[in-house]
Amino acid sequence: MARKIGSHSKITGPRVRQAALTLFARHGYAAVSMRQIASAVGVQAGALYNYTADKQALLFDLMQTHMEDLLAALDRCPDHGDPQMRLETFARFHIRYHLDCPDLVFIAYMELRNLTAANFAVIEGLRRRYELRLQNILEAGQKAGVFEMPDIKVASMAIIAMLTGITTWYREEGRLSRAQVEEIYLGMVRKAVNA
Amino acid sequence: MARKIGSHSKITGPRVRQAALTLFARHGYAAVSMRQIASAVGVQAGALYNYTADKQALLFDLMQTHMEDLLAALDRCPDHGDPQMRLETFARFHIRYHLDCPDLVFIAYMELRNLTAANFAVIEGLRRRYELRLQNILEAGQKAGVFEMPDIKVASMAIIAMLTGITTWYREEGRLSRAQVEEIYLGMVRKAVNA
DNA sequence: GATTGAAATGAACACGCGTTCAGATACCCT
DNA sequence: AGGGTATCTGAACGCGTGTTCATTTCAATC
Repeated sequence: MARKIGSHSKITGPRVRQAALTLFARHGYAAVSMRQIASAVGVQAGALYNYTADKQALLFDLMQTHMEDLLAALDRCPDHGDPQMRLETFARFHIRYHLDCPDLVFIAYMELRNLTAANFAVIEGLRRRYELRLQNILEAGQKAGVFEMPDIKVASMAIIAMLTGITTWYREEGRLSRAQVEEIYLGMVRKAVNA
Repeated sequence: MARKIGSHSKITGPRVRQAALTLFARHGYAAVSMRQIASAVGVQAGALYNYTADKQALLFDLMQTHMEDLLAALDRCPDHGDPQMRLETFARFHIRYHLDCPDLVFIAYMELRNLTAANFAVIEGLRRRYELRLQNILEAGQKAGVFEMPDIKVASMAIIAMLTGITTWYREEGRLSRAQVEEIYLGMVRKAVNA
């Protein structure tokens, strides 16, 4: 036996990434073997190397693509008007995006330590660009006198940590809807930085 | 060669746990081998089994001991007076305790998925007891009319996520002192739930 | 319908894994 | 001083790891 009927790189490629994503998120990068990923795709381990140079590249590609998609989506998001409006837009964007792809979000900050030094630097840089957007909003609000905080960088980290934390407990079939969660967190963020 | 000079379980035991703690925190449970731990202690891998039943027990013991220590310390912490005072005391306690043992904190919520189902249930129960303390404070404040929030459970998760996030960026030699960080976060927590 | 390239197999490689255990050595107690 | 116990070694066990590659089969092109 060799090549399978219906096999195509445009099909298998995404399936490999999807399987890796799900397994990495559930069990952690180090705990998942290439054979497990291959099995989830329905293929032998050797076939994975048509789609990735090695296991590390598989993780890095997932994280890099995620961060770039995130930043691209953020750039498509409106960022004008008064600082309160901009903060609200940012928070809503963050919550929605993170609830849409919890596995990617989970991996992107859980598996940072499993990246090689060079790969880590790349992802870290992308992360900073994201945080910078929030910091700009906070700074504008502080200058306008509508926000008040002792330290902008710390405030941005606190807000992002709070918002990202949603993914650790939110369940689709849970007590609260996405919209409800969004409003609750938005209220807390607003109050936390208000003058 | 066999037993080493100066060897003693009261010495080696803690060193095993310390080495496991440091390595688990740095590289993750699944990525650390028993031989690495043994090497850090300066011993052969087989010797570790004088101090733990297996690798899983090593992780579980670290997490369980940490959570029980945390709860015991919390119980020694004053919890009376008006809700604002109680919230302040809780937040200060949380920040200080978490900055004192970042490795344990890191492990205690990063490695939850590497616990067996039974062990996970134990740790999860201890975590809930901790969250309950904060929820009680928030509830009291809400009834007294000094706090205002749409959902107490969600608010407690948001606050804890925000505070715990400090450990991901705080560095001892960094720009801000512990006391400064404490004040900044305390301010945000207070404002976030105030009526 | 033959030819070419893409896609997957399955076996192999060297190595590391968690764990066990008989044997050797150091410490402690009488 | 000597016997017993606590402590560690070193080798072994079976198995799983990431990765490579010659080979085979399918899909697409001419």
